[in-house]
Amino acid sequence: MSTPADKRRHWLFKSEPDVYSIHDLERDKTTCWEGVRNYQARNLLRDEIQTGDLVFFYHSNANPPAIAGMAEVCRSGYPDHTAWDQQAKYYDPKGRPGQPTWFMVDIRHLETFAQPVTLTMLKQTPGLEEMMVTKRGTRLSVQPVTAQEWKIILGLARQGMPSLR
DNA sequence: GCCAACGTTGGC
DNA sequence: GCCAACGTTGGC
Repeated sequence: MSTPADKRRHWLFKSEPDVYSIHDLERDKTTCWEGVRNYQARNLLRDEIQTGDLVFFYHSNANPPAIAGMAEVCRSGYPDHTAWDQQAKYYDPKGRPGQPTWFMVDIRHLETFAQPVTLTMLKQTPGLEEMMVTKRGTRLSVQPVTAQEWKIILGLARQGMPSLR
């Protein structure tokens, strides 16, 4: 059951484009957001993020770091099986099958921004001062975004592209 | 439970 | 590649 449009929440997911980029998601259409191994982010994936929620796809460790596009959550939190797979990159030796520690969601590609919204732009734009991603030393890879912040950033992404509303 | 050492993240 | 900030680990 999907969340009604006016109840949708907004998030920002970080990914290193060398590992998995918005272009990979565009090609794949959907993906499992695997490999999150931080408890605060895990709690969001497990408890808060719902089908229909919207996600900014942020390229970290990139040149330049930027919000590169957007996606929609198409499956809410479920156990991240890669934690139990010894061959997997994100294998967690402390994990016990049947008692999941780590969770993931699935996301579906919505849009690759023709003009990525760089971290520099985010830092310069009034109204985004409280965003975690603009603050130094914030490493959380899954972050909440307010509806107001979402709107401002979408505006930035579409500057110079009035045909896209 | 403290906290130093260590590994990771991520901008620059 | 550097390094500051952060989260986790593990000795005590």
